[in-house]
Amino acid sequence: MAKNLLIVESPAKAKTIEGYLGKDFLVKSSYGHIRDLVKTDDAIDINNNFDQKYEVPADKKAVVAELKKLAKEAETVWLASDEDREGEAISWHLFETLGLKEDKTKRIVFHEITKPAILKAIESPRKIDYNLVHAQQARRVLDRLVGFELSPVLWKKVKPSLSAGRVQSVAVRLIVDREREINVFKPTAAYKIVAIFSTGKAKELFRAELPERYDTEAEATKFLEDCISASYTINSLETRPTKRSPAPPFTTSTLQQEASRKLGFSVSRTMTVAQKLYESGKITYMRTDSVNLSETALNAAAAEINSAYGARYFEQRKFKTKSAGAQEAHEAIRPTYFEQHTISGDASEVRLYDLIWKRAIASQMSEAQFEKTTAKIGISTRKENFVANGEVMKFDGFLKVYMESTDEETEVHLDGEETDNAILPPLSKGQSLQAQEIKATERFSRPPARYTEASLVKKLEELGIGRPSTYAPTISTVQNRGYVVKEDRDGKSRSFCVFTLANGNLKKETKTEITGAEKSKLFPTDIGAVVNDFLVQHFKGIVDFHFTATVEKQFDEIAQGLTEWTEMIKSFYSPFHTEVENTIQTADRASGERLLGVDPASGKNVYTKVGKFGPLVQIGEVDNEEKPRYASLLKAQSISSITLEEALELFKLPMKLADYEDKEVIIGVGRFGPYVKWGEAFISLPKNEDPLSVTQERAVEIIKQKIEVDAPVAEYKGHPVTKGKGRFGPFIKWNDLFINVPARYNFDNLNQAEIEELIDKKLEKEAGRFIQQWETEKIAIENGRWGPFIRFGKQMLKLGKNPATNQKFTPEELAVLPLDEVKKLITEQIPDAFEPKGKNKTKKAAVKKK
DNA sequence: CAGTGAGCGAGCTTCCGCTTGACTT
Repeated sequence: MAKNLLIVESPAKAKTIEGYLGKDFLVKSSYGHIRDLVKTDDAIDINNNFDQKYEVPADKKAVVAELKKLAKEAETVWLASDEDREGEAISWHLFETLGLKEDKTKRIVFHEITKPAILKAIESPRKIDYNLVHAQQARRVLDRLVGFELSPVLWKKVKPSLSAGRVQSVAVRLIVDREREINVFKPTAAYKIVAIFSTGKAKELFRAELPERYDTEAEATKFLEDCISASYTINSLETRPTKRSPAPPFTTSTLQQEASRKLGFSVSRTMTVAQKLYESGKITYMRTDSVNLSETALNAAAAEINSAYGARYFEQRKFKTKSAGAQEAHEAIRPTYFEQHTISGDASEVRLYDLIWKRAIASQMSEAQFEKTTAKIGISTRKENFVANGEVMKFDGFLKVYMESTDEETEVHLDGEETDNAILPPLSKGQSLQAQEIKATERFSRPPARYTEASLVKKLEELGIGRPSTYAPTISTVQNRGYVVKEDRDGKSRSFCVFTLANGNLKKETKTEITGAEKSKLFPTDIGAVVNDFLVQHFKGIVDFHFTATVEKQFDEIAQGLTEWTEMIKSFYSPFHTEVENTIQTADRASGERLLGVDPASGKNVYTKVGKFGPLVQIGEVDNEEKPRYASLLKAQSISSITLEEALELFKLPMKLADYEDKEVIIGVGRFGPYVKWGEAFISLPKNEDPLSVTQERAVEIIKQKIEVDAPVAEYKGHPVTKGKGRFGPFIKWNDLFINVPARYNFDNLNQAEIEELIDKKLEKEAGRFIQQWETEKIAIENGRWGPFIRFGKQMLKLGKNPATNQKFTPEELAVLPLDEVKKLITEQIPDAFEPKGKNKTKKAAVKKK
């Protein structure tokens, strides 16, 4: 047995480190935290110094058991979790849970996974830093107290199952606030003047802009009229060198932003792909807030730049982290091997690696150098000057490999308009020019941009809210709770004026453009807005943008041993708890209720609000003897914008149409959205189809389509094949097997050969060795995204290693694995799987997942 | 679970941060 057991947080890290250390070291992973507060309300004893009750969660039991066993056998246990608050706490939890002995335990830290860094760390072990541990406890306890006291207030006052927390509630607030800013924004118009000048020589045309803008049509046309008889002279000509420097290498947040802008990845996709790159050893750790590169990395980057591009392109740079609350336990995200310019594999991995490699390499390259020329062009009849800017690159430097993109939307370009900073022809001071064309274009001010997932992460990071490991989950949480939706929205058409002066003639045109169209942006839902307003009204301190920054300061003081953590929590908790009690006692139910007007037919009031099942409209009063009538809002509608007319329309649903083939046809809206009911059958309307505008013909069309889909379209190996469209796109179904039909097939006209091909391919991919049916559960071995697994009814079980070889199971071994062995593997994970009553348990587990 | 929205009351929901692994109409 190894003399030393070294424990890190990540298994991939463990594997790397094991290679650096000799045989005397066994390196294992804790898989992050191994203990957490119990899930019940008694986790924290308020009256006893916030004493905490911890437990090892079910999915960590096996890890803890193994570490415990190995720790017992080892002479020394090295706790090598990350050097930050959470990492220190993980070491402490390990110490406590594994029952380690003080004299046999050493705590070490390193910021980079390189051999010299690890060896150095081992030479200078220390003890667990309890100040840091207490800071983490304060963080954990505060988050639990806030989350588990605020959420129940929402259950009472708004709707069950809602949630609130230090991080998520601020994320929602940012989105709600931004939406309102956009809604009240009134664009102002101004005329922008652009001229095309000519030097007189062929093809020597360039663009110049007037720095001033004119607010009115009269001013703009006056300017153009003055230009008719004007002459133009270059009043000043200035050339100066400019330069641009590369951005630092990626952190989690900047990687998410750049992958979103350049590759169109959601933040969670970025993290999934990065995780794969990390696990296959291609990049360093992907959850980091540090822009620092290790010495090893700096040297490797230098060598690579020198050999690939030459010494002129190299410039060593060390970057400083500027984001608030950064804990810098890791390096920046960089390729493990700089000499590997590209990798092979999955397309998204290839692209993300490319981005990471370029950004890291560029960060160690020299500046790009430009020569910027500014010409001011005088107008004989006016005092204003046109300005032309030109830029010539003198040396590309880091731009040879990488150009960072920005969030700023590019200016709307109009016909024939050139971008700024083009190349200017040779010019001289005093030179006279001809104006070939001068345009005055009406332009509008823009409201602030809606958040994308990535720009929200950027904002949260600036505010110091959340951590690299939680950005992606937070974005998912606010969407899963129904506070926020990510979607596309159509823009509106808007007309604008363009005046063109050419050949002495002034011409007016009216053009139209689409404005306000959004793609994959975050919008608040009605319930998101109602919850946000409730929290802002009653818990201003918690949803304040600076709340986290303030408590972080206090956590830092605890970490430095300046403050007792229980004192800090006590002074936070008592006023907070009082506020919670007050709110429960005195606050009204929050529903965002709004009076829309009076129903002309009945003379009753019409309201809109958020109810138990979502946004609704209501006719009549709740406390009247005669009960009010209700109708759900359609998906595209919102209580903040619905009008009385639209509300009254909704009461027409459900709407009975003429019978079709002797069965009733009804259009309505249910919990799963708008539907056509035909006899007993419900058919969901296609996405975005407005139920109020479904005509008799359209309803029949939808019904016919459904009948066609349900009828078998083919037969294969004696079993029918049907077609349909599901949540994941078009599919064919054969024998309970759903097979997605990729876009390259013509789904409407699949032929027999294509259908057989799809089924064969699916069977091959599944490598499905159907083994046995046990009661209602199917037992099979299949190939999934992460390799082979056992299917046991609805459950998918990890396959693990083959005990015979202590390696992962190979497909060959699986093909001959006896049924008894498979059953044994199943009972290892579900002890009562094969007891007659065990069925209930597996079902319950499956339900719980939902 | 497909036109609900009261109130009763059981029993449930919920936080953030550290990890990897998991699977469908």
